[in-house]
Amino acid sequence: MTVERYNPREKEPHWQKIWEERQSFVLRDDDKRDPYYVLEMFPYPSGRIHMGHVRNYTLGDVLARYMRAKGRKVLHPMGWDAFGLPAENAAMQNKVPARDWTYANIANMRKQLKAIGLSYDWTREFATCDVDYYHQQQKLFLDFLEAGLVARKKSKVNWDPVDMTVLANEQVIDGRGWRSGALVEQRELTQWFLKVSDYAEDLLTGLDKLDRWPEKVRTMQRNWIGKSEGLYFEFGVKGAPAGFEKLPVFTTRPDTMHGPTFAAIAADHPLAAELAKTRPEIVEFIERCHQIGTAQEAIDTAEKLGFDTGLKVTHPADPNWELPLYIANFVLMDYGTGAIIGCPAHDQRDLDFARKYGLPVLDVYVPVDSDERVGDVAYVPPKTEKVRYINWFGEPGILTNYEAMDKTLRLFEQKGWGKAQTQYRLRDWGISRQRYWGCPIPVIHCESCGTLPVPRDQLPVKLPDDIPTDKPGNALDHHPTWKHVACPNCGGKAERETDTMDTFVDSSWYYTRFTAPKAAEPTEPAIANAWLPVDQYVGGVEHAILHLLYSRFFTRAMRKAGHLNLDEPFKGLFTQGMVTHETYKSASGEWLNPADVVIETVDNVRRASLITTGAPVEIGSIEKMSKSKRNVVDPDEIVATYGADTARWFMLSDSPPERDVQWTEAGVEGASRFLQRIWKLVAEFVETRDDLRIRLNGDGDAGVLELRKLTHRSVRNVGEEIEGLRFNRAVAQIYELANALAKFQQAHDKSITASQLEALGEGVERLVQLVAPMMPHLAETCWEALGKQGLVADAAWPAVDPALLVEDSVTVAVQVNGKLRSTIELPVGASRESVEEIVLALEPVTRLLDGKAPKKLIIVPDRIVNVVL
RNA sequence: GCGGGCGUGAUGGAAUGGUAGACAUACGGGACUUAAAAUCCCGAGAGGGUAGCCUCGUGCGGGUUCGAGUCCCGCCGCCCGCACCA
Repeated sequence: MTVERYNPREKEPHWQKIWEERQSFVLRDDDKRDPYYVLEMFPYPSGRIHMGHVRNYTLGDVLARYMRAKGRKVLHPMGWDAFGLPAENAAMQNKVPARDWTYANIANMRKQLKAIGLSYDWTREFATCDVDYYHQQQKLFLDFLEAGLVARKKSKVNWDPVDMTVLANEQVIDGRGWRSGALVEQRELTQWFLKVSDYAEDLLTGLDKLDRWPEKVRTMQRNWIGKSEGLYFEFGVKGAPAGFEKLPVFTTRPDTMHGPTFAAIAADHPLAAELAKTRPEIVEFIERCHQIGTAQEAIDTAEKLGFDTGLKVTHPADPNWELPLYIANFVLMDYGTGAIIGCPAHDQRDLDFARKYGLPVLDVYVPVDSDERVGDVAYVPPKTEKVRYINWFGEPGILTNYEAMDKTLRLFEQKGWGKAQTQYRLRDWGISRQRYWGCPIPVIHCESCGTLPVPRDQLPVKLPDDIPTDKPGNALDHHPTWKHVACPNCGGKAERETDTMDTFVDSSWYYTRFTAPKAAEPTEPAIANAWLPVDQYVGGVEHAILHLLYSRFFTRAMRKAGHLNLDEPFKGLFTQGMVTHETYKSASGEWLNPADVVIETVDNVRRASLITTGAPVEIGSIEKMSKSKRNVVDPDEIVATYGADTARWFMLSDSPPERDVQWTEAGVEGASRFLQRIWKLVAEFVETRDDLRIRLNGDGDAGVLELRKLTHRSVRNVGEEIEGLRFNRAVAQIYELANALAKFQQAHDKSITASQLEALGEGVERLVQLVAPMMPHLAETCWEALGKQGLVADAAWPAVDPALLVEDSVTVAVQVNGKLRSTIELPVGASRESVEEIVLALEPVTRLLDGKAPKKLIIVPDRIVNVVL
């Protein structure tokens, strides 16, 4: 038989059109089935999708299509994270309005996504730059303001001099802007903050319940929240300027209170600034500290610098115990209180500092079995081993470090010297951005009335259509009319807030908006509560902190404001790996695009050369696809050459989805080959079925039971693997079934009995259904070829006959002393006696026993027998 | 330094403490073909033997167990995140 090759270029657009016409993936309001919400992280509309998107969205789509087949009412939406800097840059470079640029990109990417056959309900699509969306977001902002979740503070902020905007702490990586890479400067500005830190404890404990999140992400969030418990106390400051008589300190090591020899404050500490007013040498020192910067290398190599202020602080337990007060470059203003107590004997950093500046070292404790005092290595005691205390006020003894800390803490509380305190690293979220392509903060500043929210009936605060793009910085600030308004209170001259919101605000609640995208209010609480939390969220691990933490805060904040009633937005989180590719370099050291390179394998050695000239090419390391290394493969080209199903199948095969996957030409060829094999199998089956010369009416059923068992087992297994997001294993199961069916088909292509034909037909039909979530276009084509009614996209996931999952015989391994010697075929549930008899008579066993009786016989029913000599 | 993860054929990877290497890719051989592609069949962890089979084998060293890729202890290496955090 010859079968025409399956042509994805013709079939894929065909089925995409049919799905659209029949609204196959549009949710109906009257659908009463059990809801399931699967969501992939929505993209920034850069203009083109990349392979990372294809992988991300394929993973989600398989799950969505599978759950739909399982009878769930599936919400599977798509939208656009559309505000942000690139649009402004494009506007300036190309003299195209940011809005036009953005919507043109969206149109193109939507087309690309549709060509992949993703089962989105496109009727719910929105972009965060849609006026309606940011209108709702402005309402949320005002609600948060009323709920006490917003603060306006003057604070030191991270200023990105290239992007000319403020960055959140989360957006500063190694002292550089996350987007521009520019060294971040510190500036003092008045900013809007969302009070994330109010929820620090709740966000931390909430992580424990997220058992369907990767441990890695939970750990990262825990670290970010940075809870530490310790002692809070105040030093008295002798000779302090007015208002600085008390110096608050936080320490997680209360035990060191017994041996401090100095105190230090950060260069940015208010007391340092106060002292600097009268002492130029302090100004100079502070500047020196700032010059070192915050880059990783600088921190690692920076010398510990201290400046003795000449002031003395007094120990809270004893007013006569005086310690010198330093300004030190290693003390951080944004952790704790910006002041530390220095106990050199038991902290290496403090010891280095003490040795450098000739400060005394006072040992608090020594190991039980030694009397050795600290030299140049600080003694940090193990937490749970007992150590001997040699310098202690209160009651000493031989204690573990835990006990010592606890005891000191209680002593301080009892005496009123200090109190136990919990400290978080998590800061409030500064959301003001000095950019125009973002959601305007709906606030008006009036000289006489102060800062006022925009009255709700005046919302939305729309971005102007005529945004000047000739100058860098915030165009809203340069706009001739937009920012000047009448005060809503007194009617006098007032100005709009020209800052816009961080784009992470936009993405912190979009999953909620998808549940009721056209609602007049930000949410329809009943609908949102019914859909949320998202059952399965899929995206890159790069959002482990920023987006996912902000979203977790947002659901809490929205609950407080009455918009929904839940704390955690995402019940299941899956972080997929990156798409990588080999890199190629020309002789002159330029990166080359894979499309321009041809690879040959000669004598097991892979060689690369340039397609155009044949010049040799160096094969480099495997890296994440990136423009800079040019090792990108364009999804459009793959779809055009092989079709979307091949790309989808490749993304699911081989590599577990949480790991990186390497895109290879060979792998794609393999995927494409399998697609053709399925088509061939289906087409040949149909020919067999419809050819009366082949089809005999005998009743032989050789191989039927086996085939049916494999079919049913495959259905069960593939379902389980998809639900566990182990798509690579689902793929392997499908291969196995397809191989068996092809073999059976081939064995009977001259004659087949009725029962064999039936079993084969069942297998082929099930195979098509199993493949349908992964290669939906191919599956529809096969479904139609099989003569099935309707779409496979609407077909229910096949039921499994439990009777066919039961095996009646099983292969049991026979070991002697734990070493495999033989295998035997046994009926399931064979008695120990019969097993024993068979095993002891086996040739390898009798040989090794050599006439002796075994010492022991381990029998694990239906699994393994181990003969112990 | 702290935290998380990983280490299995040529390669991607499978293996509820129970037959290591499923499935795929690359490779080798064969069939079909004038030839190639496509397709189909066969082979394949390493070593030894004509063969039945035997020995070794999951980063390294120990341990627990009838039995360890899997569990425990100690190393080595790689990846990711955080970090002058008091």
